[in-house]
Amino acid sequence: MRAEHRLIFLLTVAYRRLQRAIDQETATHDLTSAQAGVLFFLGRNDGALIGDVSQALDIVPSAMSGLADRMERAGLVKRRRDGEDGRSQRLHLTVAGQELGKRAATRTRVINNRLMDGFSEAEIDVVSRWLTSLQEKFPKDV
Amino acid sequence: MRAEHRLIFLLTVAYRRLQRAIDQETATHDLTSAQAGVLFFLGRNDGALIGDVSQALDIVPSAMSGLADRMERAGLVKRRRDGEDGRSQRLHLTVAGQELGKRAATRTRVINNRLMDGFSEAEIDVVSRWLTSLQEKFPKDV
DNA sequence: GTTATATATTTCGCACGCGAAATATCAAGA
DNA sequence: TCTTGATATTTCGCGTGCGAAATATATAAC
Repeated sequence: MRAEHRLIFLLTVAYRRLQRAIDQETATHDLTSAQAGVLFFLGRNDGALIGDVSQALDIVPSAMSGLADRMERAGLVKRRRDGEDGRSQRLHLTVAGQELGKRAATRTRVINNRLMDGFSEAEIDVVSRWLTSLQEKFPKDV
Repeated sequence: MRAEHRLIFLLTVAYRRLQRAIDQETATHDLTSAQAGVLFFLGRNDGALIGDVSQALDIVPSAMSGLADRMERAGLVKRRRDGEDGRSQRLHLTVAGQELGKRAATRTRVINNRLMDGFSEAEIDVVSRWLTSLQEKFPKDV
C-alpha cells in the first residue's frame, strides 16, 4: 500500500502521456488533440451550436469560445449566426477542416487500438466502466 | 463498436472531471492539484532537486520551473542552491507548505477512495494496470 | 410596451504543460 | 588552459481549460 494518492496520480500521468503522444504525432499535421475532438464531433454534427459542442466535449463554454477562435483562425471551421436565435452561433466545417479531420481520424483510431493492446475485452470493459463512473461521481455542475 | 475514439475520449473526460473536482474542493484552501502533488512528494523527499520532482510528477522540467515559481511566491516552498553542484536547485517545504500539504492529503485520500467506490479490488487492479500500461506504451521520451 | 429574467456566447485573467532556445555550471580532452 | 560537450534550470511563446464577469439577445411578467 505504498503510494497514497494512487489512482489520482495514475490517471493524471496516463492522461498526460496520452496527450503528449497525440500532440507529438499530430504536430506534423498542424492539429492539436482538442481541435481534433471538435473536428470529429462536427464531422457527425456539422453546424452544431457552440454550446452543444462544448457540452459534447465536456469543456466549459468559455473554453470552447477560445478553441473555436483558434480553429477559425486556422481555417478549419467557420462561425455562422443562427437564423432563429440571434444569440447562438453555429460551427461549420470548412473543406480543410473536413479533410484534416478525416486524416486525423485514422491516426486516432490507431492510438485507440493501441490503448487496448494487452488487455482482454472484459478488462477493457472494466476500464471503460471505471472511466465513465467518474462522470457520475463528479457531475458536471450541481 | 459504437463510438470511434472511445477510450481516448473517456480518459480525457475522466481526467478533466477529476481535476475540476479537486480544484473546486481545494479552491477554498488556496491550493491547486498540481501544487498538491509537489507538496506530497516533498513531504517524503524534502530538499529534492527540481529535476527529480519534475521526473517524479512526470512533468517537463520547464513546467516544473513555473510551478515552483508560483509555489515559492505563495510561500509554500523555497528554492536553495545545491552546495555540490552550482547548477542544481533544491526545493524545501516551508512550514506553511508542510501544513497545507498535510491537510490536502486528507482530502485527497477521500477522493481517492471515492474513485474506487463501486468497484471490486480485482477491478481496481485492472484499472491500475491499464493506467500504468500507458506509461509503457507512450514512454517519456525516446 | 417596458421591465425583469433567462440563455448563448465572449472577454479577461489565471494556472498549467509543452517544445525550443537561452543560460549557467560542470566535466573531459586537446 | 582552452575548448568542447554534457547537464540543470530558466525563459519565452503557445494552446488549453477554468471561473467570474460582461455582452447581447430572447422570453416572460406586469
